[in-house]
Amino acid sequence: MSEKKVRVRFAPSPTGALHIGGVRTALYNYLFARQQGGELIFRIEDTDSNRFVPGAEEYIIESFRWLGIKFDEGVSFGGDKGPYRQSERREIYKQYVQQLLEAGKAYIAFDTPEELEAKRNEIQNFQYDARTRGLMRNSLTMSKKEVDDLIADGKQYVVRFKIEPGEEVLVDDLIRGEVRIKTDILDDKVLYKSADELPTYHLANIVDDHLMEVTHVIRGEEWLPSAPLHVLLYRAFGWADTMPRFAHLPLLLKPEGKGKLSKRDGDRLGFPVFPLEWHDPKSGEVSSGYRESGYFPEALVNFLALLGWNPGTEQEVFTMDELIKAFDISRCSKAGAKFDYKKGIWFNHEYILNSPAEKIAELFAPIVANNGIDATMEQVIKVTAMMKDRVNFVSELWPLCSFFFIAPEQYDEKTVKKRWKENSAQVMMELVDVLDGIDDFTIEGQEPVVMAWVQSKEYKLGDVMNAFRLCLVGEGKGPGMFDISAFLGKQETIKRIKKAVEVLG
RNA sequence: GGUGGGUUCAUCUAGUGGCCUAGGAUACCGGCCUCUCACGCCGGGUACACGGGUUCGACUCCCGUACCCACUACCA
Repeated sequence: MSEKKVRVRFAPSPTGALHIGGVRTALYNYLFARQQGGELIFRIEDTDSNRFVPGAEEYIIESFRWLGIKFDEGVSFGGDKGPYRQSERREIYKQYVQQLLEAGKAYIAFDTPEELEAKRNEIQNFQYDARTRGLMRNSLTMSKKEVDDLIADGKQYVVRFKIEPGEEVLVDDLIRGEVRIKTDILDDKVLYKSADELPTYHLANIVDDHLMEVTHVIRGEEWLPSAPLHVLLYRAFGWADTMPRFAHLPLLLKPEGKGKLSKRDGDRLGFPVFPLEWHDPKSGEVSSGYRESGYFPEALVNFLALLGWNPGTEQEVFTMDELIKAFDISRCSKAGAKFDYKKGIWFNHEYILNSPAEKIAELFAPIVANNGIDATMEQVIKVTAMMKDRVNFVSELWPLCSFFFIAPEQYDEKTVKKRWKENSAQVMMELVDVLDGIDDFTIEGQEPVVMAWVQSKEYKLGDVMNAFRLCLVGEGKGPGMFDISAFLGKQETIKRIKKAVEVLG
Protein backbone atom coordinates (compact mmCIF):
# COMPACT_ATOMS: atom_id res chain seq x y z
CA MET A 1 0.00 0.00 0.00
CA SER A 2 2.29 2.71 1.20
CA GLU A 3 5.73 3.38 -0.16
CA LYS A 4 7.00 4.31 3.27
CA LYS A 5 10.35 2.94 4.27
CA VAL A 6 10.02 0.07 6.69
CA ARG A 7 11.07 1.02 10.21
CA VAL A 8 10.88 -1.33 13.16
CA ARG A 9 12.15 -1.13 16.68
CA PHE A 10 13.29 -3.24 19.58
CA ALA A 11 12.50 -1.45 22.80
CA PRO A 12 13.52 -3.23 26.00
CA SER A 13 13.26 -2.01 29.55
CA PRO A 14 16.61 -1.87 31.30
CA THR A 15 15.44 -4.02 34.20
CA GLY A 16 18.07 -6.74 34.02
CA ALA A 17 19.62 -9.20 31.64
CA LEU A 18 18.02 -9.62 28.26
CA HIS A 19 15.84 -12.73 28.26
CA ILE A 20 16.31 -15.18 25.39
CA GLY A 21 12.73 -14.50 24.27
CA GLY A 22 13.63 -10.85 23.93
CA VAL A 23 16.64 -11.82 21.86
CA ARG A 24 14.38 -13.70 19.48
CA THR A 25 11.97 -10.78 19.21
CA ALA A 26 14.88 -8.48 18.39
CA LEU A 27 16.19 -10.99 15.85
CA TYR A 28 12.85 -11.16 14.03
CA ASN A 29 12.72 -7.37 13.94
CA TYR A 30 16.24 -7.30 12.55
CA LEU A 31 15.54 -9.94 9.88
CA PHE A 32 12.37 -8.17 8.84
CA ALA A 33 14.05 -4.77 8.64
CA ARG A 34 17.00 -6.04 6.64
CA GLN A 35 14.88 -7.99 4.24
CA GLN A 36 12.59 -5.05 3.59
CA GLY A 37 15.51 -2.71 3.15
CA GLY A 38 14.31 -0.91 6.24
CA GLU A 39 15.75 0.32 9.49
CA LEU A 40 15.92 -1.04 13.02
CA ILE A 41 15.71 1.30 15.99
CA PHE A 42 16.97 0.63 19.51
CA ARG A 43 14.84 2.42 22.08
CA ILE A 44 15.13 2.19 25.85
CA GLU A 45 11.80 2.10 27.65
CA ASP A 46 12.75 3.25 31.11
CA THR A 47 9.48 4.85 32.15
CA ASP A 48 9.40 2.89 35.39
CA SER A 49 12.04 4.57 37.47
CA ASN A 50 11.61 1.99 40.23
CA ARG A 51 12.75 -0.91 38.14
CA PHE A 52 15.85 0.59 36.60
CA VAL A 53 18.90 -1.67 36.92
CA PRO A 54 22.34 -0.17 36.36
CA GLY A 55 24.34 -1.89 33.67
CA ALA A 56 21.34 -3.44 31.97
CA GLU A 57 21.42 -1.07 29.01
CA GLU A 58 25.11 -1.74 28.37
CA TYR A 59 24.50 -5.45 28.76
CA ILE A 60 21.78 -5.39 26.10
CA ILE A 61 23.93 -3.45 23.65
CA GLU A 62 26.85 -5.80 24.16
CA SER A 63 24.57 -8.80 23.67
CA PHE A 64 23.47 -7.62 20.26
CA ARG A 65 27.00 -6.75 19.27
CA TRP A 66 28.01 -10.32 20.06
CA LEU A 67 25.03 -11.77 18.23
CA GLY A 68 25.63 -9.71 15.12
CA ILE A 69 22.28 -7.94 15.28
CA LYS A 70 22.95 -4.40 14.15
CA PHE A 71 20.82 -1.36 14.81
CA ASP A 72 20.54 1.60 12.47
CA GLU A 73 19.67 4.16 15.07
CA GLY A 74 18.81 4.54 18.72
CA VAL A 75 20.56 4.66 22.07
CA SER A 76 24.31 4.50 21.34
CA PHE A 77 23.68 4.22 17.60
CA GLY A 78 22.82 7.82 16.70
CA GLY A 79 19.92 8.95 14.56
CA ASP A 80 17.88 12.13 14.16
CA LYS A 81 14.66 11.03 15.83
CA GLY A 82 16.05 10.99 19.36
CA PRO A 83 16.43 11.08 22.18
CA TYR A 84 15.86 7.34 22.20
CA ARG A 85 15.74 6.91 25.94
CA GLN A 86 12.21 7.51 27.14
CA SER A 87 13.30 9.08 30.41
CA GLU A 88 14.82 11.85 28.29
CA ARG A 89 11.57 12.53 26.45
CA ARG A 90 9.44 13.83 29.33
CA GLU A 91 8.63 17.15 27.66
CA ILE A 92 7.45 15.45 24.50
CA TYR A 93 5.04 13.18 26.33
CA LYS A 94 3.65 16.02 28.44
CA GLN A 95 2.68 17.83 25.31
CA TYR A 96 0.77 14.86 23.94
CA VAL A 97 -0.91 14.11 27.25
CA GLN A 98 -2.10 17.70 27.25
CA GLN A 99 -3.46 17.24 23.75
CA LEU A 100 -5.55 14.27 24.84
CA LEU A 101 -6.76 16.12 27.92
CA GLU A 102 -7.86 19.11 25.90
CA ALA A 103 -9.66 16.95 23.40
CA GLY A 104 -11.57 15.30 26.24
CA LYS A 105 -10.10 11.94 25.39
CA ALA A 106 -8.33 11.59 28.69
CA TYR A 107 -8.94 12.84 32.20
CA ILE A 108 -7.15 13.49 35.44
CA ALA A 109 -7.64 11.12 38.36
CA PHE A 110 -6.61 11.68 41.97
CA ASP A 111 -7.42 8.28 43.41
CA THR A 112 -4.52 7.04 45.48
CA PRO A 113 -3.24 3.49 45.18
CA GLU A 114 -4.81 2.82 48.60
CA GLU A 115 -8.18 4.10 47.45
CA LEU A 116 -8.02 1.95 44.35
CA GLU A 117 -7.11 -1.05 46.42
CA ALA A 118 -10.07 -0.37 48.67
CA LYS A 119 -12.37 -0.20 45.69
CA ARG A 120 -11.06 -3.50 44.40
CA ASN A 121 -11.88 -5.11 47.70
CA GLU A 122 -15.26 -3.45 47.85
CA ILE A 123 -16.46 -4.21 44.36
CA GLN A 124 -15.65 -7.57 42.86
CA ASN A 125 -13.96 -7.46 39.49
CA PHE A 126 -13.55 -3.73 39.89
CA GLN A 127 -12.26 -2.03 36.81
CA TYR A 128 -11.69 1.69 36.28
CA ASP A 129 -13.95 2.22 33.27
CA ALA A 130 -17.13 3.88 32.00
CA ARG A 131 -19.20 2.09 34.63
CA THR A 132 -17.09 3.10 37.60
CA ARG A 133 -15.29 6.32 36.82
CA GLY A 134 -18.33 8.28 38.00
CA LEU A 135 -17.66 6.86 41.47
CA MET A 136 -14.06 7.99 41.59
CA ARG A 137 -12.18 11.20 42.30
CA ASN A 138 -11.36 12.55 38.89
CA SER A 139 -11.83 15.51 36.61
CA LEU A 140 -15.02 13.96 35.33
CA THR A 141 -16.66 13.98 38.76
CA MET A 142 -15.09 17.15 40.14
CA SER A 143 -15.41 20.76 39.13
CA LYS A 144 -12.62 22.40 37.19
CA LYS A 145 -11.82 24.56 40.20
CA GLU A 146 -11.50 21.58 42.49
CA VAL A 147 -9.16 19.92 40.07
CA ASP A 148 -7.06 23.03 39.57
CA ASP A 149 -6.82 23.56 43.30
CA LEU A 150 -5.69 20.02 43.95
CA ILE A 151 -3.02 20.28 41.29
CA ALA A 152 -1.95 23.70 42.60
CA ASP A 153 -1.75 22.06 46.02
CA GLY A 154 0.79 19.65 44.62
CA LYS A 155 -1.51 16.62 44.87
CA GLN A 156 -0.31 13.67 42.87
CA TYR A 157 -2.50 12.52 40.03
CA VAL A 158 -2.54 10.32 36.97
CA VAL A 159 -4.00 10.84 33.54
CA ARG A 160 -6.32 8.12 32.36
CA PHE A 161 -7.45 7.31 28.86
CA LYS A 162 -11.22 7.64 28.49
CA ILE A 163 -12.41 4.49 26.77
CA GLU A 164 -15.82 4.77 25.13
CA PRO A 165 -17.80 1.56 25.52
CA GLY A 166 -20.04 -0.04 22.93
CA GLU A 167 -17.44 -0.27 20.24
CA GLU A 168 -15.51 -3.09 18.65
CA VAL A 169 -11.85 -2.57 17.88
CA LEU A 170 -10.20 -4.48 15.09
CA VAL A 171 -6.51 -5.34 15.32
CA ASP A 172 -5.14 -6.65 12.07
CA ASP A 173 -2.23 -8.82 13.07
CA LEU A 174 0.34 -10.03 10.55
CA ILE A 175 0.58 -13.39 12.30
CA ARG A 176 -2.85 -13.90 13.81
CA GLY A 177 -5.12 -12.23 11.31
CA GLU A 178 -8.03 -10.13 12.53
CA VAL A 179 -8.54 -9.93 16.27
CA ARG A 180 -11.65 -8.14 17.53
CA ILE A 181 -12.21 -6.83 21.01
CA LYS A 182 -15.14 -4.94 22.53
CA THR A 183 -14.18 -1.70 24.22
CA ASP A 184 -16.56 -2.54 27.08
CA ILE A 185 -14.03 -4.84 28.63
CA LEU A 186 -11.13 -2.36 28.38
CA ASP A 187 -10.28 -0.21 31.39
CA ASP A 188 -9.28 3.43 31.50
CA LYS A 189 -5.55 2.84 31.44
CA VAL A 190 -3.17 5.17 33.19
CA LEU A 191 -1.21 7.07 30.57
CA TYR A 192 0.79 9.40 32.74
CA LYS A 193 1.91 9.71 36.34
CA SER A 194 2.55 13.13 37.86
CA ALA A 195 4.73 11.56 40.56
CA ASP A 196 7.70 11.01 38.25
CA GLU A 197 6.41 13.11 35.36
CA LEU A 198 6.67 10.06 33.15
CA PRO A 199 4.13 8.34 30.94
CA THR A 200 3.34 4.65 31.19
CA TYR A 201 4.31 2.18 28.51
CA HIS A 202 1.14 2.59 26.49
CA LEU A 203 1.37 6.33 25.93
CA ALA A 204 5.13 6.45 25.47
CA ASN A 205 5.02 3.57 23.07
CA ILE A 206 2.42 5.11 20.77
CA VAL A 207 3.94 8.58 20.82
CA ASP A 208 7.44 7.25 20.15
CA ASP A 209 6.42 4.83 17.44
CA HIS A 210 4.56 7.64 15.73
CA LEU A 211 7.33 10.21 16.07
CA MET A 212 9.98 7.69 15.07
CA GLU A 213 7.90 6.72 12.06
CA VAL A 214 7.71 3.06 12.98
CA THR A 215 5.83 1.07 10.37
CA HIS A 216 5.68 -2.38 11.97
CA VAL A 217 5.44 -3.36 15.59
CA ILE A 218 6.81 -6.87 16.07
CA ARG A 219 6.59 -7.87 19.73
CA GLY A 220 5.71 -10.67 22.12
CA GLU A 221 2.25 -12.15 22.47
CA GLU A 222 1.90 -10.70 25.95
CA TRP A 223 1.05 -7.43 24.24
CA LEU A 224 -1.84 -8.74 22.22
CA PRO A 225 -4.47 -7.93 24.86
CA SER A 226 -3.41 -4.29 24.95
CA ALA A 227 -3.17 -3.91 21.19
CA PRO A 228 -6.77 -2.62 20.96
CA LEU A 229 -5.90 0.06 23.48
CA HIS A 230 -3.00 1.07 21.28
CA VAL A 231 -5.23 1.22 18.23
CA LEU A 232 -7.60 3.45 20.16
CA LEU A 233 -4.71 5.72 21.14
CA TYR A 234 -3.61 6.12 17.54
CA ARG A 235 -7.15 7.13 16.69
CA ALA A 236 -7.40 9.54 19.60
CA PHE A 237 -4.29 11.30 18.37
CA GLY A 238 -5.58 11.35 14.81
CA TRP A 239 -2.78 9.06 13.62
CA ALA A 240 -4.91 6.17 12.48
CA ASP A 241 -3.77 6.50 8.88
CA THR A 242 -0.10 6.06 9.75
CA MET A 243 -0.64 3.47 12.45
CA PRO A 244 1.96 0.69 12.26
CA ARG A 245 1.04 -2.89 11.40
CA PHE A 246 1.18 -5.32 14.30
CA ALA A 247 2.71 -8.76 14.60
CA HIS A 248 2.48 -10.62 17.91
CA LEU A 249 5.00 -13.41 18.31
CA PRO A 250 4.28 -16.62 20.25
CA LEU A 251 6.01 -17.02 23.59
CA LEU A 252 8.88 -19.30 24.57
CA LEU A 253 7.73 -21.98 27.00
CA LYS A 254 9.42 -24.26 29.52
CA PRO A 255 11.14 -27.28 27.90
CA GLU A 256 9.08 -29.55 30.12
CA GLY A 257 6.01 -28.94 32.17
CA LYS A 258 3.82 -25.89 31.95
CA GLY A 259 4.34 -22.18 31.74
CA LYS A 260 6.67 -19.75 30.15
CA LEU A 261 10.41 -20.17 30.08
CA SER A 262 12.14 -18.86 33.18
CA LYS A 263 15.67 -18.57 34.45
CA ARG A 264 15.01 -21.39 36.89
CA ASP A 265 14.39 -23.80 34.01
CA GLY A 266 17.82 -23.01 32.69
CA ASP A 267 19.46 -23.57 36.06
CA ARG A 268 17.58 -26.82 36.57
CA LEU A 269 18.16 -28.30 33.11
CA GLY A 270 21.58 -26.80 32.51
CA PHE A 271 21.22 -24.28 29.73
CA PRO A 272 21.51 -20.48 29.73
CA VAL A 273 18.51 -18.21 29.28
CA PHE A 274 20.60 -15.11 28.73
CA PRO A 275 22.87 -14.31 25.79
CA LEU A 276 25.78 -13.23 27.99
CA GLU A 277 26.72 -13.98 31.55
CA TRP A 278 24.88 -11.62 33.85
CA HIS A 279 25.94 -10.37 37.24
CA ASP A 280 22.94 -9.05 39.09
CA PRO A 281 24.09 -5.84 40.79
CA LYS A 282 21.50 -6.16 43.56
CA SER A 283 21.62 -9.81 44.54
CA GLY A 284 25.15 -10.42 43.31
CA GLU A 285 23.81 -13.55 41.63
CA VAL A 286 25.60 -14.70 38.49
CA SER A 287 23.61 -16.20 35.60
CA SER A 288 25.25 -18.13 32.82
CA GLY A 289 25.26 -16.86 29.25
CA TYR A 290 25.33 -18.49 25.85
CA ARG A 291 28.58 -16.77 24.99
CA GLU A 292 30.39 -18.01 28.09
CA SER A 293 28.91 -21.48 27.65
CA GLY A 294 30.69 -21.82 24.35
CA TYR A 295 27.90 -21.25 21.86
CA PHE A 296 28.65 -19.57 18.58
CA PRO A 297 26.55 -16.46 18.08
CA GLU A 298 25.70 -17.75 14.60
CA ALA A 299 24.41 -21.00 16.09
CA LEU A 300 22.29 -19.22 18.69
CA VAL A 301 20.82 -16.97 16.03
CA ASN A 302 20.10 -19.92 13.77
CA PHE A 303 18.49 -21.86 16.61
CA LEU A 304 16.33 -18.95 17.76
CA ALA A 305 15.24 -18.09 14.23
CA LEU A 306 13.77 -21.56 13.76
CA LEU A 307 11.95 -21.49 17.11
CA GLY A 308 8.58 -20.17 16.08
CA TRP A 309 9.34 -19.60 12.44
CA ASN A 310 10.25 -21.86 9.54
CA PRO A 311 11.07 -21.20 5.92
CA GLY A 312 8.68 -23.78 4.52
CA THR A 313 11.62 -25.70 3.08
CA GLU A 314 13.69 -28.38 4.73
CA GLN A 315 16.71 -26.17 5.18
CA GLU A 316 17.70 -25.80 8.82
CA VAL A 317 21.21 -24.44 8.81
CA PHE A 318 21.26 -20.79 7.87
CA THR A 319 23.71 -17.93 7.90
CA MET A 320 22.38 -14.55 8.94
CA ASP A 321 22.26 -13.46 5.31
CA GLU A 322 20.31 -16.55 4.35
CA LEU A 323 17.88 -15.91 7.18
CA ILE A 324 17.38 -12.37 5.99
CA LYS A 325 16.52 -13.62 2.53
CA ALA A 326 14.22 -16.41 3.68
CA PHE A 327 12.43 -14.68 6.55
CA ASP A 328 8.70 -14.23 6.20
CA ILE A 329 6.76 -12.89 9.15
CA SER A 330 3.55 -14.52 8.01
CA ARG A 331 5.22 -17.92 8.40
CA CYS A 332 5.63 -17.45 12.15
CA SER A 333 3.68 -19.97 14.16
CA LYS A 334 0.89 -18.90 16.48
CA ALA A 335 1.40 -21.36 19.30
CA GLY A 336 4.00 -20.96 22.03
CA ALA A 337 7.13 -23.07 21.55
CA LYS A 338 8.65 -25.21 24.26
CA PHE A 339 12.29 -24.23 24.47
CA ASP A 340 14.06 -27.12 22.76
CA TYR A 341 17.54 -26.38 24.11
CA LYS A 342 18.93 -29.70 22.89
CA LYS A 343 18.36 -28.55 19.37
CA GLY A 344 20.41 -25.49 20.22
CA ILE A 345 23.29 -27.80 21.09
CA TRP A 346 22.87 -29.56 17.76
CA PHE A 347 23.09 -26.23 15.93
CA ASN A 348 26.36 -25.53 17.70
CA HIS A 349 27.64 -28.91 16.56
CA GLU A 350 26.65 -28.08 12.99
CA TYR A 351 28.62 -24.85 13.19
CA ILE A 352 31.70 -26.66 14.40
CA LEU A 353 31.25 -29.19 11.60
CA ASN A 354 31.03 -26.42 9.03
CA SER A 355 33.86 -24.31 10.41
CA PRO A 356 37.43 -24.78 9.16
CA ALA A 357 39.84 -26.32 11.68
CA GLU A 358 41.85 -23.09 11.70
CA LYS A 359 38.93 -21.16 13.11
CA ILE A 360 38.14 -23.69 15.81
CA ALA A 361 41.85 -24.03 16.62
CA GLU A 362 42.03 -20.34 17.46
CA LEU A 363 39.48 -20.92 20.18
CA PHE A 364 41.09 -24.14 21.29
CA ALA A 365 44.67 -22.85 21.49
CA PRO A 366 44.10 -20.83 24.70
CA ILE A 367 42.59 -23.91 26.33
CA VAL A 368 45.66 -25.95 25.41
CA ALA A 369 47.88 -23.25 26.82
CA ASN A 370 45.82 -23.06 30.01
CA ASN A 371 46.52 -26.73 30.54
CA GLY A 372 50.18 -25.91 30.66
CA ILE A 373 50.99 -27.18 27.19
CA ASP A 374 53.46 -25.33 25.02
CA ALA A 375 52.14 -26.31 21.61
CA THR A 376 52.64 -24.62 18.26
CA MET A 377 49.64 -23.31 16.38
CA GLU A 378 50.38 -25.88 13.70
CA GLN A 379 50.06 -28.69 16.23
CA VAL A 380 46.82 -27.30 17.64
CA ILE A 381 45.36 -27.04 14.15
CA LYS A 382 46.32 -30.63 13.38
CA VAL A 383 44.67 -31.95 16.53
CA THR A 384 41.62 -29.76 16.00
CA ALA A 385 41.21 -31.03 12.46
CA MET A 386 41.23 -34.61 13.72
CA MET A 387 38.86 -34.03 16.63
CA LYS A 388 36.51 -31.10 16.09
CA ASP A 389 33.71 -32.99 14.34
CA ARG A 390 33.22 -35.14 17.41
CA VAL A 391 32.16 -32.36 19.79
CA ASN A 392 29.31 -29.93 20.31
CA PHE A 393 31.43 -27.33 22.05
CA VAL A 394 35.07 -26.31 21.83
CA SER A 395 35.27 -26.83 25.58
CA GLU A 396 34.66 -30.56 25.07
CA LEU A 397 37.81 -30.86 23.00
CA TRP A 398 40.48 -30.93 25.67
CA PRO A 399 39.29 -33.97 27.65
CA LEU A 400 39.00 -35.82 24.35
CA CYS A 401 42.46 -35.10 23.03
CA SER A 402 44.76 -34.23 25.89
CA PHE A 403 46.62 -37.49 25.11
CA PHE A 404 48.15 -35.81 22.07
CA PHE A 405 50.08 -33.59 24.45
CA ILE A 406 50.32 -35.61 27.64
CA ALA A 407 51.52 -39.24 27.78
CA PRO A 408 49.14 -41.51 29.67
CA GLU A 409 49.99 -41.92 33.34
CA GLN A 410 47.65 -44.80 33.82
CA TYR A 411 45.75 -47.21 31.62
CA ASP A 412 41.98 -47.54 31.62
CA GLU A 413 41.16 -50.75 33.46
CA LYS A 414 38.34 -51.90 31.25
CA THR A 415 40.30 -51.32 28.08
CA VAL A 416 43.31 -53.14 29.48
CA LYS A 417 41.16 -56.09 30.34
CA LYS A 418 39.68 -56.17 26.88
CA ARG A 419 42.64 -55.21 24.70
CA TRP A 420 45.83 -56.19 26.49
CA LYS A 421 46.35 -59.84 25.63
CA GLU A 422 48.85 -62.45 26.78
CA ASN A 423 51.31 -61.68 24.03
CA SER A 424 50.63 -57.95 23.78
CA ALA A 425 53.82 -56.95 25.49
CA GLN A 426 55.87 -59.06 23.15
CA VAL A 427 54.00 -57.87 20.04
CA MET A 428 54.39 -54.27 21.11
CA MET A 429 58.13 -54.72 21.54
CA GLU A 430 58.26 -56.11 18.02
CA LEU A 431 56.27 -53.10 16.88
CA VAL A 432 58.86 -50.85 18.48
CA ASP A 433 61.51 -52.44 16.28
CA VAL A 434 59.33 -52.09 13.19
CA LEU A 435 58.61 -48.43 13.90
CA ASP A 436 62.20 -47.74 14.74
CA GLY A 437 63.15 -48.84 11.27
CA ILE A 438 60.83 -46.36 9.57
CA ASP A 439 62.45 -43.15 8.39
CA ASP A 440 59.35 -41.48 6.97
CA PHE A 441 57.16 -41.32 10.05
CA THR A 442 54.16 -39.77 8.32
CA ILE A 443 50.88 -41.67 8.09
CA GLU A 444 51.75 -42.72 4.55
CA GLY A 445 55.23 -43.76 5.62
CA GLN A 446 54.15 -45.88 8.57
CA GLU A 447 50.97 -47.56 7.47
CA PRO A 448 52.24 -49.85 4.68
CA VAL A 449 55.21 -50.96 6.72
CA VAL A 450 53.25 -51.76 9.84
CA MET A 451 50.51 -53.46 7.85
CA ALA A 452 53.00 -55.61 6.02
CA TRP A 453 54.56 -56.66 9.31
CA VAL A 454 51.17 -57.51 10.83
CA GLN A 455 50.37 -59.61 7.80
CA SER A 456 53.69 -61.39 7.67
CA LYS A 457 53.36 -62.40 11.31
CA GLU A 458 49.73 -63.32 10.77
CA TYR A 459 48.68 -61.23 13.73
CA LYS A 460 45.10 -60.04 13.99
CA LEU A 461 45.03 -56.42 13.01
CA GLY A 462 42.58 -55.53 15.78
CA ASP A 463 44.79 -57.08 18.44
CA VAL A 464 47.82 -55.10 17.35
CA MET A 465 46.08 -51.79 16.78
CA ASN A 466 44.05 -51.85 19.98
CA ALA A 467 47.08 -52.64 22.10
CA PHE A 468 48.98 -49.96 20.21
CA ARG A 469 46.17 -47.52 20.97
CA LEU A 470 46.20 -48.41 24.64
CA CYS A 471 49.93 -47.65 24.74
CA LEU A 472 49.63 -44.21 23.14
CA VAL A 473 46.24 -43.04 24.45
CA GLY A 474 45.77 -44.92 27.70
CA GLU A 475 42.27 -45.92 26.74
CA GLY A 476 40.23 -47.11 23.76
CA LYS A 477 39.31 -43.93 22.00
CA GLY A 478 40.59 -41.44 19.47
CA PRO A 479 41.19 -41.07 15.76
CA GLY A 480 43.06 -43.45 13.46
CA MET A 481 46.20 -44.97 15.04
CA PHE A 482 48.65 -43.67 12.46
CA ASP A 483 47.16 -40.18 12.80
CA ILE A 484 48.13 -40.36 16.44
CA SER A 485 51.58 -41.89 16.01
CA ALA A 486 52.44 -39.55 13.15
CA PHE A 487 51.48 -36.57 15.31
CA LEU A 488 53.46 -37.87 18.27
CA GLY A 489 56.58 -38.65 16.22
CA LYS A 490 58.81 -41.69 16.32
CA GLN A 491 60.57 -40.94 19.55
CA GLU A 492 57.49 -40.21 21.64
CA THR A 493 55.58 -43.11 20.12
CA ILE A 494 58.28 -45.62 21.00
CA LYS A 495 58.71 -44.11 24.42
CA ARG A 496 54.98 -44.52 25.16
CA ILE A 497 54.97 -48.12 23.96
CA LYS A 498 57.94 -49.02 26.15
CA LYS A 499 56.36 -47.34 29.13
CA ALA A 500 53.10 -49.26 28.62
CA VAL A 501 54.90 -52.57 28.27
CA GLU A 502 56.76 -51.81 31.46
CA VAL A 503 53.59 -50.97 33.39
CA LEU A 504 51.23 -53.56 31.93
CA GLY A 505 53.76 -56.32 31.49
C1' G B 1 -13.80 -15.03 37.35
C1' G B 2 -13.52 -12.02 32.65
C1' U B 3 -11.23 -11.10 27.77
C1' G B 4 -8.06 -12.57 23.97
C1' G B 5 -4.80 -16.20 21.79
C1' G B 6 -3.54 -21.26 20.98
C1' U B 7 -3.90 -26.99 20.35
C1' U B 8 -0.07 -32.31 14.33
C1' C B 9 5.21 -37.56 16.85
C1' A B 10 8.80 -36.88 23.51
C1' U B 11 10.42 -31.77 21.32
C1' C B 12 10.76 -27.86 17.12
C1' U B 13 7.70 -28.16 13.04
C1' A B 14 5.62 -29.11 7.33
C1' G B 15 0.63 -29.27 5.94
C1' U B 16 -4.35 -23.33 3.36
C1' G B 17 -10.32 -29.69 1.23
C1' G B 18 -8.29 -34.94 -2.40
C1' C B 19 -0.61 -35.04 -3.54
C1' C B 20 -1.25 -37.55 3.87
C1' U B 21 -1.42 -45.38 4.52
C1' A B 22 0.66 -37.25 7.63
C1' G B 23 6.83 -35.12 5.55
C1' G B 24 11.61 -33.03 7.81
C1' A B 25 14.75 -32.06 12.08
C1' U B 26 16.19 -32.89 17.33
C1' A B 27 16.31 -36.48 21.21
C1' C B 28 16.07 -41.75 21.94
C1' C B 29 16.80 -46.90 20.11
C1' G B 30 18.99 -50.28 16.35
C1' G B 31 22.25 -51.24 12.19
C1' C B 32 26.31 -49.93 8.88
C1' C B 33 31.24 -47.96 8.53
C1' U B 34 35.80 -49.45 11.38
C1' C B 35 42.19 -50.69 14.47
C1' U B 36 38.95 -48.05 19.19
C1' C B 37 35.66 -44.12 20.60
C1' A B 38 33.21 -40.59 18.27
C1' C B 39 31.52 -38.23 13.75
C1' G B 40 28.83 -39.67 9.55
C1' C B 41 25.34 -42.69 6.94
C1' C B 42 20.93 -45.88 6.98
C1' G B 43 16.67 -47.55 9.62
C1' G B 44 12.84 -47.59 13.80
C1' G B 45 8.51 -45.64 17.09
C1' U B 46 1.31 -45.72 19.57
C1' A B 47 1.31 -37.51 16.40
C1' C B 48 -3.66 -34.50 13.46
C1' A B 49 -6.98 -32.79 21.82
C1' C B 50 -12.29 -34.49 21.94
C1' G B 51 -17.45 -34.28 20.07
C1' G B 52 -20.71 -32.57 16.51
C1' G B 53 -21.59 -30.52 11.78
C1' U B 54 -20.53 -28.78 6.30
C1' U B 55 -18.76 -31.77 2.05
C1' C B 56 -18.51 -36.99 -2.68
C1' G B 57 -14.14 -36.22 0.56
C1' A B 58 -11.42 -32.71 6.57
C1' C B 59 -5.31 -32.40 9.75
C1' U B 60 -7.20 -28.59 6.69
C1' C B 61 -13.88 -24.95 6.91
C1' C B 62 -17.96 -24.01 10.98
C1' C B 63 -19.87 -24.82 16.11
C1' G B 64 -19.26 -26.73 21.01
C1' U B 65 -16.21 -29.01 24.94
C1' A B 66 -11.51 -29.85 27.20
C1' C B 67 -6.78 -28.33 28.11
C1' C B 68 -2.62 -24.79 27.67
C1' C B 69 -0.83 -19.64 27.40
C1' A B 70 -1.18 -14.44 27.94
C1' C B 71 -3.56 -10.20 29.84
C1' U B 72 -6.69 -8.39 33.59
C1' A B 73 -0.94 -2.63 37.95
C1' C B 74 0.23 4.69 38.83
C1' C B 75 5.38 -2.92 35.23
C1' A B 76 6.88 -3.35 30.70
